[in-house]
Amino acid sequence: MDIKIVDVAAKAGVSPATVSRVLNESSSVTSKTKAKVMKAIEELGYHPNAVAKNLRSQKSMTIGVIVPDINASYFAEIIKGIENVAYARKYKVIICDAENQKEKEAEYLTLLMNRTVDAAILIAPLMSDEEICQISEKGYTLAVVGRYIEHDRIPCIYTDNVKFSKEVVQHLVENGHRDIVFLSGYAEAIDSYERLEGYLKALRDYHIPFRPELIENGNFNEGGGYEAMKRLFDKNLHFTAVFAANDEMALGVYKACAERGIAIPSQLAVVGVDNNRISKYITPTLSTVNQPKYTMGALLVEKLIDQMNENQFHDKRTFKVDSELIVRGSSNFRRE
Amino acid sequence: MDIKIVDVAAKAGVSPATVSRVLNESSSVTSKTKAKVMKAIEELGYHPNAVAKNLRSQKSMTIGVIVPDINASYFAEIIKGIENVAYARKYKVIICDAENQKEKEAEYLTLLMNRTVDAAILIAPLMSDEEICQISEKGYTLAVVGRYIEHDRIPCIYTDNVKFSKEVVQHLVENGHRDIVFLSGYAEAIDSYERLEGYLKALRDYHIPFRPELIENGNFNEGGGYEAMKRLFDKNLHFTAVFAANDEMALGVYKACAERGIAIPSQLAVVGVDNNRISKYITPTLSTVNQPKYTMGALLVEKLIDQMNENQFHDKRTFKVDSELIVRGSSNFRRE
DNA sequence: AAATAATTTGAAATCGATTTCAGGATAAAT
DNA sequence: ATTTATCCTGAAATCGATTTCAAATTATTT
Repeated sequence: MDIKIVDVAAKAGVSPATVSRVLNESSSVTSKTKAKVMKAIEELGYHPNAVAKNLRSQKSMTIGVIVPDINASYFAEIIKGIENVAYARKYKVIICDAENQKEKEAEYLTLLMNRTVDAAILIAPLMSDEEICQISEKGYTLAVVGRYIEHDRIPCIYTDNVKFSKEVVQHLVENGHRDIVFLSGYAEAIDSYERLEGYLKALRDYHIPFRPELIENGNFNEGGGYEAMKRLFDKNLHFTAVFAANDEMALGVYKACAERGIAIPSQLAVVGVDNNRISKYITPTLSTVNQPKYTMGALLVEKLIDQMNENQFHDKRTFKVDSELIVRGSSNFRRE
Repeated sequence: MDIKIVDVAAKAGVSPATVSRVLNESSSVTSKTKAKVMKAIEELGYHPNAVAKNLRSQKSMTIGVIVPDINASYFAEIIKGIENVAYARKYKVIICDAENQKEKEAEYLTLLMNRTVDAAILIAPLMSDEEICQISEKGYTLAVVGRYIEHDRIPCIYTDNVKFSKEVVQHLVENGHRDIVFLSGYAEAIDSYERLEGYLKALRDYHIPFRPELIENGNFNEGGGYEAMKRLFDKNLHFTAVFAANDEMALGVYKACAERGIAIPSQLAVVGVDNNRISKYITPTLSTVNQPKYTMGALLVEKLIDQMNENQFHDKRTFKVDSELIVRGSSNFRRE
């Protein structure tokens, strides 16, 4: 462990520079000296110090990823996409869990950007667009998944929230629903806003009057969805369908319905977003929107690495991908 | 971004050493010079280069965690435990996903150990005990969760597989089952072995003859559980309960039963292990064994950091924690 | 065989911080 | 006022690799 490159050099009877050369194949060395060096490395059990190497070469061949919550399967798939492409391109990936805390997100980003990694990918970041742009301006390499960013050096990939939201409402309306609850995530999230926008646009298309009392906030989590539904039930409002801005909240809807003896989908149709693993296993199976998570991660990191290698900024920097509605048991019911 | 400590020093009219001192509060500086330095840092937007810092100070205040699969919720909880305790102790945590590939696990471990982190935690490692010990012998600081390791410098935490396996079988026998299928994980895994051991011991306690044909392998995943059950059904064996060595395989059992029209729990009782999130949502709810995942992560990292700080090895290095059986719908049925 | 070109190699500089050691300034004690 | 102790500060060494530049070696050409 305390063996350094000079030790190897001494043992092999060469200079540290030569050892470095065989280590990195950076320039040619005689097969004879190479053999000597290899032998010394082997015998001493030498492992190069990555920190020293990174300091001198000013790169780490590592990409950092910051996720809001490592527990959410939604992010896991994106990470898989990132990891696989990065790995194929000789980059390693390290992941940091911000645990839904803005402060932690910032701290981990600082940790990563202080030259520990060559670039950082922010997944569904908690921080604002301005903060992200500021960091990029300082010269750090960033990329964002799950949000559109207006900055010509930050590649980003995101889904068309408005589009799929409209499709969800369309699907519900075509199954006879007109009074559709919208369970939004937390208000600051751009996703919440856009999904709501799609909901409103679809209503307008069908000339269905908008009832603001049918909008409730569920903070993107199960408990939030449950509480929101309880509030709605208590108000005795009339509605026949719920569009939850993610599957987690939809689970809360299921729970609230179970408590009140309301049958899904005959009495209440439910649609979520994310295609969580659970959505396929719960009874009834949950209709949801599937986003191409793996592809999003893969595509973005591909772009990012290209940009780093070419050291120039391409025309095509932002990617909007489509999601698809998956109709399952919770909404597959025609209301007369 | 290109601002270095010398630039700050120049601007503040002090030496780099002084800048370093105010940065790290390593020794006292006059409030006047401190103010000058702070001002210069602020105005230049200086961020210290972590790589240089780590190289000189020979530490990173960072702990690396390698997981076999970032998608498995089982590991996410452990990571949460690690992260929270580490964070409270001023350590950052970075996570690497080995994607169930031994080769990737080794590569990431190399990446981490080449001084990028102060210590690495291996969660349910794929590599052998010998390999782990060898790495420790080289002077790297390691810890392991999910496996007992015979090495006096490697803290580890693991559950008593034999004990809870016995409890599961006991529960089934007391509900009238005598022909209990055991679905094991992959054969090399020590967990598989120990869970089987508990199963066998319990049978012996109840004087139930062991039927080797009731042991099937399911590779710890859903597809494996499904295939294994199909094989068992096709053989036309008599059994009334299945003990799956994890919940994933139990999901496969559910699927196979649904296809054959076999009712759970009346025709077949099922028990899993892990207390996956899905186990609570599936119908019928799945009986399972809950392991104190969060605590395992938290306890281990606490121990690890203590050990690093004290720079000595404590007497109590290994922790065996207990798991609890959670009886739910899939086995809560008394057979006459 | 001598001159030239191409290839290997090593010495020393470098990456950007921390830390040691000694000197200078200030405060306390005589 | 002088001596002694304490506190601040800076110059230079250091962490462990890579990289540049020049020297030394080998290969090629005349």
